[in-house]
Amino acid sequence: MVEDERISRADRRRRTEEAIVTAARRQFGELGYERTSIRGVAAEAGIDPALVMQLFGNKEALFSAAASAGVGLEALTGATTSELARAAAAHLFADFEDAERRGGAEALLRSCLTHPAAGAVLRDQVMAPTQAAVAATIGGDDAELRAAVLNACTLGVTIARYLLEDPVLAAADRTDVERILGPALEAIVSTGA
Amino acid sequence: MVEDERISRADRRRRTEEAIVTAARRQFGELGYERTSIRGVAAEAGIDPALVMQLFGNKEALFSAAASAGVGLEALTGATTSELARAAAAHLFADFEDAERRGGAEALLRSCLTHPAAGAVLRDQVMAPTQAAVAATIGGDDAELRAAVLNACTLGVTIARYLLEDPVLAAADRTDVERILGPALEAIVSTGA
DNA sequence: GTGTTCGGTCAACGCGTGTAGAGTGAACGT
DNA sequence: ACGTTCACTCTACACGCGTTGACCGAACAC
Repeated sequence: MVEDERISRADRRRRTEEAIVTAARRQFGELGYERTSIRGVAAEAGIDPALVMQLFGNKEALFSAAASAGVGLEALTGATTSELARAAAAHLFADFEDAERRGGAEALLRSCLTHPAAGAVLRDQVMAPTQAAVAATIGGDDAELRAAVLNACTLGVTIARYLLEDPVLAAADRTDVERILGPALEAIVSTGA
Repeated sequence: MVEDERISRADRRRRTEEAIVTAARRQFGELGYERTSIRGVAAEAGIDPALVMQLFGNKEALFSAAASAGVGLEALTGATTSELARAAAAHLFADFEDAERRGGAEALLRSCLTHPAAGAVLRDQVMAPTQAAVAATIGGDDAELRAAVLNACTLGVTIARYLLEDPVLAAADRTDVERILGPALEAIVSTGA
């Protein structure tokens, strides 16, 4: 806007798309799907609302673009049972501690209870694969259920700390939380088989 | 509607109020605050939208009335440290297993991430007191943080099971979930002091 | 019986939303 | 140099929302 020294069309587009997605991530993450409006995102990105439509098609697609990045679970499949608990704990946290990825993860999690599509993505594309990997590592009869509980606990702490902003949990140091959560998750994976 | 055999005015009012709150609980619980409309609630209750306004004032008040019941934490303060873990686990579950109270609890939890008031109520009026009670029972330096993590885990499992409807967790028997979650919560409260 | 209260309906308001289509001016290929 | 492409804006539509005030008829008090 204030800088305009001969920018190529491709660059211009890339920049605006990025500005839109960034603004969208911030608002979806802070307000959730319903309270976030295309007009609001456009205003924060400094462009016209209609341009958002033109570039992303509709609000749903914009949300997908905003929530897509930031929920990877790499480096969990190879762990041994004993490492796995702490790895799983650190996994979701990582998305929120990294400023780069936090936006997307927050957007997805914020809306997962009220927006059906977000809930489906979280359930089927984030939690299910993680649970499958964990269940495969730990054995026993209840492997799947144990993995699900482990996942749910991590989810709960993440939600309470970063979204609900429970005063105690939000103020605590990350390592302290992991120190307390770690043994609990170990208890989940190790009691059975 | 089909029954009309001389109903007193007081009875009539009580019945409609109840019908409205019931419908509101169902819709707030299923759809969340934003997607639930006064028109929709009125339709399900079989009355005019304006009547909801007349009886409850505004949407916010209706939500409060719908979400108020169902989140009690009685019988947690007296427990010893060893009992406490399982008691805390059973506590939030109870609200969801009892068909009577489930509506209110679900309404509150469904909207806690997207509706600021709901989040504040859950944080300050449900989680904080529980944490204080738990922290008082278990000792040690990190008592508060431990209590917070314990609460967050319970919250996570409840959300995953009843709201996100994680297939594994939702299908599992309640006692199985408690059997796995119990030791984990015990690990949280017992590792420290 | 009569006047009043009150549960309930009806029609309408102002607003914010997602979205569509025509238009504009600068970067582009030739 | 010129016609085209394309990022971008402006205006506007249709809709659903929360909310309001006037109105109606039956239960009430006397």
